[in-house]
Amino acid sequence: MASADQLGEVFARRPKRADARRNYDALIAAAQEVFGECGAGASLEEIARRAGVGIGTLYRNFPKRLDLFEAVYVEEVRALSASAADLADRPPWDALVAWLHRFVAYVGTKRALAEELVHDSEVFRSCRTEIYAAGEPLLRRAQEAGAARPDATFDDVVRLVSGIMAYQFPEPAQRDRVLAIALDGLRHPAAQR
Amino acid sequence: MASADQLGEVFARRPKRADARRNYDALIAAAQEVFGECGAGASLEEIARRAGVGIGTLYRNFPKRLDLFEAVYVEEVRALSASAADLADRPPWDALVAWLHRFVAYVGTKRALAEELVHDSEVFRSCRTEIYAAGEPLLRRAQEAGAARPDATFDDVVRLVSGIMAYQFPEPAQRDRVLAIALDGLRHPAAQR
DNA sequence: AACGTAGCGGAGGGGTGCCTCCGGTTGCAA
DNA sequence: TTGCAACCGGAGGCACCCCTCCGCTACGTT
Repeated sequence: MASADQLGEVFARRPKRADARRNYDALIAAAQEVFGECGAGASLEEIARRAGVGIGTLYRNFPKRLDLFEAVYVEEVRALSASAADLADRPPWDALVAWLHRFVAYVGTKRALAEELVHDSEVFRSCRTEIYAAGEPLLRRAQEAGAARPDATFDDVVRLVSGIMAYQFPEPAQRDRVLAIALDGLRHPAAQR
Repeated sequence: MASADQLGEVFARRPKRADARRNYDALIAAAQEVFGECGAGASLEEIARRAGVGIGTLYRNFPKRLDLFEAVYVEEVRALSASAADLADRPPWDALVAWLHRFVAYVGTKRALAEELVHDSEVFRSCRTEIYAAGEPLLRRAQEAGAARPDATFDDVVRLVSGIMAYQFPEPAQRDRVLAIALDGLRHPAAQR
């Protein structure tokens, strides 16, 4: 399958020698931090600095800016997509909502990153596929159980939820209230409380 | 009232001499364009270039980057807030939805701008007040008519709608579908179709 | 322990953007 | 028409960033 290959490819790009591997990991971590703070336009030198690594090391591991984006992104997606499996035993609607909450945490800081990648990265498309493969069954299950409205596509839901979460909320209570309003709209009309 | 003063102040800052005024207007127009395309990090020199004006002229009119943001922003807000008055004769729910659609058009390209401004601008706070003054009565009217759920604040609604619209939708049909889901969640449970 | 090599760091050239400053230009009032 | 004040443009200094290159370091193997 092409999409799994893409993700594995990025994963396999990691260096083998112990010191190199340490630097690689530090760079990914620093990049997650800095991209989260400054958006996709963040300075690569700042990332190297924050990782305690020379700029040359950054460029050896990630020759193009896009390579770094991809590596960070793949890391997030792996975790998110894995988390869908844990939810199989929950009731359909609860499982969907729980997963969407995790999705929210993932998408929160990565919006800028995604917007950068969406334009011209094969890997990004693979990540999208991966996420959809994880989340779509949850929606379908909820629809089949009559808990979610049948006319919503998974893409609709992703946009609904990720859009709302793009802004930072001063207090989590409001964030949950707004998300609840949106999810009420997603419930099946007949199942509405 | 402090908020009205703030907006008027920015408005009054416009130059009087004919040529200066022309340049000022060209700069605002160019800035709207360029910010829309490149986000808030856009190059000021690009804006001056696009306006057909020297960089010095830009800095004379807008000594700090923030000043330019504010001027552009105030321009948008004036139009949006004025548009709420036209809707007074529509049914409560329809009026709210119609205004939110206009709000969406306004917020679409200006998200980056708003995020920049939100941190440290008195004028931005005034604009917020202005928008809320225009939109909040529409929500309250809908709530009093039993069409909108009573536990939603206007701030909730703004975040709900503006978040969703922050992403560009490849086709308007999907945008409307997603917005419809969200607005369904906003309706009063008893009034739900 | 000794060695070959993968990996390291950061100096430096090129580019771009920010902002200041000042000699030249032009609208407008008299 | 004339004069002057307001206004103009862009050169240039400074800062930051991107990316390459190469002499040095230290990991892992034998």
